Amino acid sequence: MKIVSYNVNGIKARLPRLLEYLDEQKPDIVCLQELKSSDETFPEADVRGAGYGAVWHGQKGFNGVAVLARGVDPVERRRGLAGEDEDLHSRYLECDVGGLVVASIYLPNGNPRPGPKFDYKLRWIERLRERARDLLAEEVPTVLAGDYNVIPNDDDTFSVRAMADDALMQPESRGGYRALLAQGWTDALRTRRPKGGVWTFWDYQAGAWQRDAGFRIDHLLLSPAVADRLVEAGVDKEYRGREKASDHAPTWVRLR
DNA sequence: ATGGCTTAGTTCCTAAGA
Repeated sequence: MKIVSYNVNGIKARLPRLLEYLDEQKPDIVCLQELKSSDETFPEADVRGAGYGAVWHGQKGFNGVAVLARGVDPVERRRGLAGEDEDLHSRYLECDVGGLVVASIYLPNGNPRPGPKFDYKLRWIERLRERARDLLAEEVPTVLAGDYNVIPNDDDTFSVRAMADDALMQPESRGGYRALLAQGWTDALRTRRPKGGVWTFWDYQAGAWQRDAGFRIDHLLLSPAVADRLVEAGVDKEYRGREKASDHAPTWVRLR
């Protein structure tokens, strides 16, 4: 089965691209981020017409996450993370799909840094770690898929120098991500491509796509039982080059 | 160089993204 993480950067603007992707790749489960859509304006009929059940956690204007499953309705387990009652951002949605727990994650960007947005990012990673620890304790097969807004290693970016001051690769951001992995999660794409050099995002600006100036920030983290089922991981890069593309490419794992 | 694009909402500008 193929499980995908795809930051669509606006589901309304990206709907033709998304439906095309579902039709061409027929992924079994898709975690979407950056819907930029309220719950009421989520294109439910179009997604269902493509053969997918969906649960979504929208927000007007920005953020927003969803879980899609081919031929079945995901069952919601949780929306939002505990630990900060005043946090109303729609960034976490956890579902059960046929006995597999799948979470769609949109971790805060954290720029500019230093500042409150960066502090919020670091707190959010901690809150995610607490939830991830509970999921491992449950010993239910789990995939944490999303836009983590963390460049884990120096070889996960086209230029360390260009990104040096960015929130995406600060030691604190990386430390939070590594502490998450250290709980026992497997970064699927890193496992399959340990030398790095694989990008999931290319900026719209400054000809980043044409120069292949990208970096890797979309990750699928697998619990131990799921990691044992990993067949392959990759990026459907060609979709980044299409008309009206998102700045992220679909990133995926294939499981036995 | 706090720019360069793109999306969405409060639209013919501003905020946010990464």
